[in-house]
Amino acid sequence: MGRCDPPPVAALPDRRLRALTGYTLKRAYQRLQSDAVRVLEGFGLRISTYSALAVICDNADLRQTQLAEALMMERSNTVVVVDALEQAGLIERRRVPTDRRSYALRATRVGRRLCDEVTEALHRHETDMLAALPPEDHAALMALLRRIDGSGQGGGKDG
Amino acid sequence: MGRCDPPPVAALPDRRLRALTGYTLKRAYQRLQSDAVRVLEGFGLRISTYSALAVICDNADLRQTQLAEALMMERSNTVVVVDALEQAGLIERRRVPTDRRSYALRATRVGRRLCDEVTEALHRHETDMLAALPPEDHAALMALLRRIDGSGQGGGKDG
DNA sequence: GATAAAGGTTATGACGCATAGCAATCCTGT
DNA sequence: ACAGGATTGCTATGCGTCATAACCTTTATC
Repeated sequence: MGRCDPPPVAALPDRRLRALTGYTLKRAYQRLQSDAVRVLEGFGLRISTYSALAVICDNADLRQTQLAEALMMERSNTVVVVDALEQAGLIERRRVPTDRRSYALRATRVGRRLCDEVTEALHRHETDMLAALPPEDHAALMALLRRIDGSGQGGGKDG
Repeated sequence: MGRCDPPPVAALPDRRLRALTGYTLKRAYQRLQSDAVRVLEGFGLRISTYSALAVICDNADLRQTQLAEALMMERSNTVVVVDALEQAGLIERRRVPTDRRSYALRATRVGRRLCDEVTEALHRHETDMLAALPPEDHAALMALLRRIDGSGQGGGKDG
């Protein structure tokens, strides 16, 4: 029969952790994230590069510091991401005449097309992964998540 | 007056990304996660060590492989985590007579007490961070998240 | 002009995650 | 009983994310 000692475990070994929102959130996130990674691999992108590309596409001529703020990452780490996007020909660093310290990031035509394509692919995969959720539940989930994210960051210093 | 050229950015620079569930999920998760890290620091724990401790507390004498499965991590990475917990005196590796390859992980009394304490602290901080969500919305969020996580893992080979 | 501040860059370390390979132990099949 | 395969735990290693410190250039402020 089965082995020397089929070790005993509960059906839900992590039931205490599952009561924590952070843990539950993490598990759900990891599912979607690993799927997104696979999708992006096919386009030669990573999550960080895709996210940056999307922000740059939607905000022409923004600075790297602003990109960092939008994605909640450190300025120093945006350098590598922007480098990768630039070398891939998806964006370009334009010099801004009024401030020679900073760059104005702008997506190329290729970059914009790729971004649209990838975004669509991601949405397809998400609706595929979330097939268990009817659209109304999906919408409710998004609304709830946004309330978590937005509750403590109400910043807003627009130009 | 304000600088040479206050750079122009939209109020929501990442509106395209915010339409993606994965991105929204990530931002919400990162909020709770960074708070949890701060809480755990006060107890000398990290998220990985606390998670392992909680699973071990709730499942006496489980093997490291089972711990890895429960937390969806690689076996190789559990070694370091279990080492840390053992050195901190929170758990112990007991030899199992019927299988001398594996260890039976068991939390010490100190470990169990700490786990309870930390879990309570985490719950307090979570309800604090999620103050914007009424209890019913919080419950709804948990239910939705669990449906994402559980939709594709239905495994279940209990002893 | 001197000083402070901001933009971008580099280097570095901590951490999480995954792989490959190893030694000891066990199960299986003959 | 013995060989081959599988399992358990372990080590080393690499990649990716994230955060920090230090630096240079350029801009703003006094």
